Amino acid sequence: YNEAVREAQIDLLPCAYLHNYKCAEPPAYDPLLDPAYLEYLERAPAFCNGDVVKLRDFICRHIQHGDDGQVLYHIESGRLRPSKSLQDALTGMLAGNDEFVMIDDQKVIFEQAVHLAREAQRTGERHVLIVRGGPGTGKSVVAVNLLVRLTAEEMVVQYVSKNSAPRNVYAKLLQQGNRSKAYIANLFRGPGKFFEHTGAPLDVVVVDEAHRLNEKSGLFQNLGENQIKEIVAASRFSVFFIDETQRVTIKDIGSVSDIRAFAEQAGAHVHEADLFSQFRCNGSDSYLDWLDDALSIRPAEERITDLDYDFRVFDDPHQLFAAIAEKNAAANKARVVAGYCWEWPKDSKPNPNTHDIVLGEHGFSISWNLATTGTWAIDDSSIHQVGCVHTCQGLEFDYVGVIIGDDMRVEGGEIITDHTKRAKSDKSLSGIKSLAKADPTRANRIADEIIRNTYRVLMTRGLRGCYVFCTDPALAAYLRERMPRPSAPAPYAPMPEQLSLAAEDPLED
DNA sequence: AATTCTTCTGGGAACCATCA
DNA sequence: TGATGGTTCCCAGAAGAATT
Repeated sequence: YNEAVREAQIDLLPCAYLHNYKCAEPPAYDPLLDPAYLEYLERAPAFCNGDVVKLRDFICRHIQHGDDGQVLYHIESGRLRPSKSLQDALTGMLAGNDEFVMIDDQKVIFEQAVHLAREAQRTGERHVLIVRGGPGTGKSVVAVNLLVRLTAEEMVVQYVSKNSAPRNVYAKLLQQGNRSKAYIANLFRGPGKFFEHTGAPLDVVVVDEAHRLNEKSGLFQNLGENQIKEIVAASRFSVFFIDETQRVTIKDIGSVSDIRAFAEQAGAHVHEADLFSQFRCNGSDSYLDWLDDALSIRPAEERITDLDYDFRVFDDPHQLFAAIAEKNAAANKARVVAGYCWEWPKDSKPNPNTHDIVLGEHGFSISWNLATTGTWAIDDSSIHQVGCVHTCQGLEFDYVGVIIGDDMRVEGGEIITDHTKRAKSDKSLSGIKSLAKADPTRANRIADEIIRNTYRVLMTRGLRGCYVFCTDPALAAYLRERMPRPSAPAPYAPMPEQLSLAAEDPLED
């Protein structure tokens, strides 16, 4: 098929990435030998960037309109598959990449998904797999591995996430620092295009951060109906990785029950699985449990006596920054992030000298991430910029520093949230004021949940440690107070970080 | 010279903040 | 209260830049 295109010298595919997909079963009738069809193609709009979805849509639209229906039907009925070169390139990229090595239960889920994908292929029935997993469980690692493996098995696979940050980062990691390879980038998509998908379903769609899916699509949230429904409909097999407590904007709708409902409605076989946390130390999720308890998201089941985790509260943002910068020196895997309580003006985005975040009484100021590359989380100079939830959700670091702003404080011994302290440029709570007028109770509940979830997301980005600075001294004191005291001298030598924690940052009475 | 890759730009609608 | 202006950490297409 591709050779025929070349020989005919048709400007059908100005970008050759489409050549990464070929017809597995070439149609018996070759339309490219038909002069009438060639003339038609010359008038047809060009496809761009190897967009398989687009190609299929285009073909299907024309079938519906009856133009060249015969011809287009033959192309469409030949199953698309990734070319050998794309398969080889992808597997090769994964091979030498430590970032994507799977462990323990990740492998189990991975195998289950691969099996289901094959089943969906073999039987033609629709399957949906829902994978629950909290922060640090390696959801994305499994997702990327699925993308690579299933592509290697000749399926057309797409990785989908609402946030562009993880997409950019994983695409870049797969490219292994080489110059950008667009055919890799095209495997990663946003969720906002599936509503217009027509024709044969894609083989596999892997949805990361499924809790962040929206109802409506498009820039103005005015297109489509429901992204979950549309993704299920557009794929033979879809995998949803989800953590319901990571919903961080008012528009996020992803929930396990919704996915299950839409999948059943579409006649799919629904499977569910759980990933467990890498935060686990000595067989417990102590830090996660403690944090959920401290933020009043979920009470801990039993008293936590030992965090097994490098958690520190700083009174001086300079010290916080210095500590994180020191950790970053090792592997460029430490970052400072902040709640969205400071304006992020458009003008400052390309300018590192604009310090948006100013903590006056501490004489500290720093810039938000600059939005110049889309890969803040792995760029070399990012330590000098503060990230927000948009640029780090779905990604993980070794150590994270979190600046907690005025939207979360302690009053009367309780953590309270205050959405009015959010910056005006923050859109994650856009619409809350109108809702507050109509239904104040509900508005408060939603805003409260979103703010707590946001800080939970920020404070769980560090696999090895989390350092916080609070603009509200009462909150700092509250967190310190709730920290379990180091247990009696450990029989084994504790980690050095934990020693320095006790020395540098003694608990207050 | 042709192909591949990057950067830029506009499309097009609702909602919020501001101000009169 | 109603009009107005300004915003949306988008996405696809296309022009321009880079590369082979």
